[in-house]
Parts: sequence; structure tokens; C-alpha cells
Amino acid sequence: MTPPLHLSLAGQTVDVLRELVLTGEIPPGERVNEVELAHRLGISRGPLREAIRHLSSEGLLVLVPNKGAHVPKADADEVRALFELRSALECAAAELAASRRTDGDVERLREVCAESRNTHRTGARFPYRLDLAFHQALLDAARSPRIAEQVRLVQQRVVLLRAGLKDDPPHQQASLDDHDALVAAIAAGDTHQANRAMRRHLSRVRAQMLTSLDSA
Amino acid sequence: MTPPLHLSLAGQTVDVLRELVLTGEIPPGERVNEVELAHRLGISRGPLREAIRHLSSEGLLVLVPNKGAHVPKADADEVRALFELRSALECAAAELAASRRTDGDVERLREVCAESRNTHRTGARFPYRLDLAFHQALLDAARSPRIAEQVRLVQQRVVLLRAGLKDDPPHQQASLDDHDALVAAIAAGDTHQANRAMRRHLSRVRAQMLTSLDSA
DNA sequence: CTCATGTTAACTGTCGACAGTTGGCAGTAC
DNA sequence: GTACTGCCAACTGTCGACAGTTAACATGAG
Repeated sequence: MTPPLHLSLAGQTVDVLRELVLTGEIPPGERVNEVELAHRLGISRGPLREAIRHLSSEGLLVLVPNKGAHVPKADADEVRALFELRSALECAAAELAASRRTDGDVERLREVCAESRNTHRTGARFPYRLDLAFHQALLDAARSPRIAEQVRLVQQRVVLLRAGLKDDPPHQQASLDDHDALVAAIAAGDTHQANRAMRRHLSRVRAQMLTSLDSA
Repeated sequence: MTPPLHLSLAGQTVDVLRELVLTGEIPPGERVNEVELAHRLGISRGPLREAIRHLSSEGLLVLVPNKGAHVPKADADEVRALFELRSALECAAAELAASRRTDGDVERLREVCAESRNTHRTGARFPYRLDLAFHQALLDAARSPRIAEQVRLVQQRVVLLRAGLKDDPPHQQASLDDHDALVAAIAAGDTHQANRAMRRHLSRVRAQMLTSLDSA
């Protein structure tokens, strides 16, 4: 579950290729040419193929027999399906966090919320980074590595979807309030409220993505 | 999401190897020798490696750098972590099923329950097959392919765990009652009850597995 | 002009061989 | 007898080349 040391070429290539996809350097719909990319990365096709297969299992690439791999395109149904899964996982994580959190966890969550509010107060759109930090802090509090891993994979796909949007919608007041409500429920150890709060939050984010997907 | 036609050797090998693992033909803890297995399957190492990597992403194999792959061993913590994930997914599926089910779905669920009860009434341990059929019918009713896919992966790991148990505990009266309660909640469209019923059911199954893991 | 068909180039799927690493074993110093 | 050291075999990681398939283009019949 922890591959911090990537010695093998294939392992390194997974990270490199993942970055190429998430940054949009390989845009959605684009097909991946094995020989060209392998040459470009200075490696052989073997390790590259393994990396492609790996990212395909993460949902960042789609494999078509005899036609190679391509980056999946954003799609309304896809957003809905993805958020169903995300909601299932993160609502459960919120419940677990509410029942397992320590004082340190709550402190960390409040910290992230405060930083978000400060950034928002200055008028700046608070960066996506802080949103990810909040959800990460919540996952840490849930202490369920397996769920955390799955959430990471889903969030990755969400990042890919966001990259495909014309106007990257800022997280607004509503999201900040959602986060605060979540922290309150978690701090109180109220699993039911935590579940509900997360459900509301994700429902809002999903709606936001769907509207900005229509305008695209 | 649907690769029913496996033309490539690698694709076929995934299925073959998966079966070898799930049936226990490659027992937990056993290391997989690439050259030997490739020769045994009559293929080259390339496709076999891809299949190994794929199954590793499904959690059916564990990869160790420069030391190859091996089948993971059953472990209490593993069971707990796995059921946390399973509960997150299947409870959500139960809710969705309760809100989306059609008459046909309910009929199918009742059908499976009836067959299970009949088998149980004859005194025979009702086969695991029927349990899987029930959960499959529930997933069909939920109409969330993404969640269904994840559940499939988790259930696969559960199957692997069961294979490692000395005494494969029969599903008893309690599980049958759980299933009936689930169907009732789903038929009534009661999402909250469906969620609770699934949670209870999985909690029971988990406890069952943990006890029979201790005795192993 | 349209459609069918043969051809060809590009790409994926597969293979066999080489290189690098790991773990065990024997041999030797102490 | 024990611990260290240097070999050795086995296995994984990587590479380059060949085979099979696909899709597009050109060509010719209707």
C-alpha cells in the first residue's frame, strides 16, 4: 500500500504518466502512442505498457483492444456515477471520522477550515489545494487506509474532470459552511450528522460541476 | 467497463490466473514464478507480467520489488479493513436500491431469498452461490455500475479470504433473516432502513469470518 | 459520383534474450 | 563454533525485434 520508493522504471513511469494526464499535457480524448511516448521518455515499451495498464486500472486511461489507450473525456453521466461512488466512500469516512477522531484530528480540521476562510475573506478564490487538504484531514481522522485509498483514486478522477472544465468554479461560501458543519459533527462525535453533512456537501459540489460542464 | 471478449493473451491470462488464485490452486503466501508459470501456460513472460500487475491492482496479488508477486494471506486486520470498505459500498448500494428499485428488481430479490430458504429448509447448507446472487440482485437494483464494480472487487477479496479458512462457516438463519429484512426495506423504498439492514448484515458476516479466522 | 475492394503504413500484441539484483551457500578468519 | 566475506544460481527488470491487426487511402467497377 506504500510504494514511496520507486526503483523500477515502470514504477517511475506510472508517476510521470499520471502527471502528464492530470496536468492535461495529454488532453482528454488523445490517444497514447506507445513507441513515440516510450522514446520520448527514454525507456522501452515494456515498462511503459505496464504503466499504462496501471493507470488504466486507476481509471485515468481507457484501454481499447488493438487501439491502445486514451484519456477519458468528461461526461455528465460520468460525473453522476463518479459522485455516487465518492459519496458512498466519503460519507462512510465521515462517519468513521466522527467515531474515531482524536483532539489532534479536530485541531487539524479546524486549522484547514480557518486557513480556507482567511483566504476567502481576502477575496481570493481559495485554492483547490485547501479543499483536498480538508478531505485528506478527514480521511486521516477516519483511520481507514482502505477507504482512504479508494477515495484518493476517485478524487484523482475528479481532478481530471476539473481539468477538462472551461471555468473552474471557485468553491464558495457554501462549501466553507459545509466544511464547518462537518467539523462540528465530527468534533461532537455525531456520526449521523457527519454522514448527512458530507452528503449535502458532495451533492452541492456535484451540482456545481454539472452546471459548469453544461456551460462547457 | 465490459470486456467480455478477451482476445488478447494478457486478457485471457488475467482470467486464468484469477481463477488459479481464487480456487486456492496458488495458495496464500505462495510466490509466483514468472518463467515457470509462463511456460506452464504456454505463453511468454510479457502477457503474464501484465496479468500479474492487473491482479495486483485488484488486490489478489501483492507485488514486492525484485521479489515478484505472491498471494496475500488472511489476516484479522485485513478482514476488518476490507469490511469497512465493503460496508461503505454496499450500504450505499442498499440505499440506492431502495430508491430506484423496480417491481422486477423486487421480484428477483424475493426469488433468490425464496430459493435460499428452500435450500436451508432441506437441511443443506445453502451454497455461497446464492449469497452472491442476492448481493448481485441488489446491485442490479441500485443501478450504479461504478459502485457495483468496486463491490465486485471487494467481494473477490472476501472469496479469497474464505478460501483460506479451515471451516467455511455456513450462512445461517440469521443471514436469511437479514436478507429478508433488506428486501422488505427495499420494496418499501425505505432507504434508511435498507442502509441499517445492510450494515447489520455485514457486521454479522464480518464477526462470523473473524471467529472462524481465530479457530484457523 | 458512389461504393466496393485491394493495398499499405502505423500501431499494438507478443516473444526471446540480456542485464541487474537478491538471497543462499561455501569458505575462511578469528 | 561463530561471524564475516566472496561467489553463484535463480529470478525479476528491461530491451529490441517480429507478427498480427486495424484503419485509412488509393484504385477501379458500376
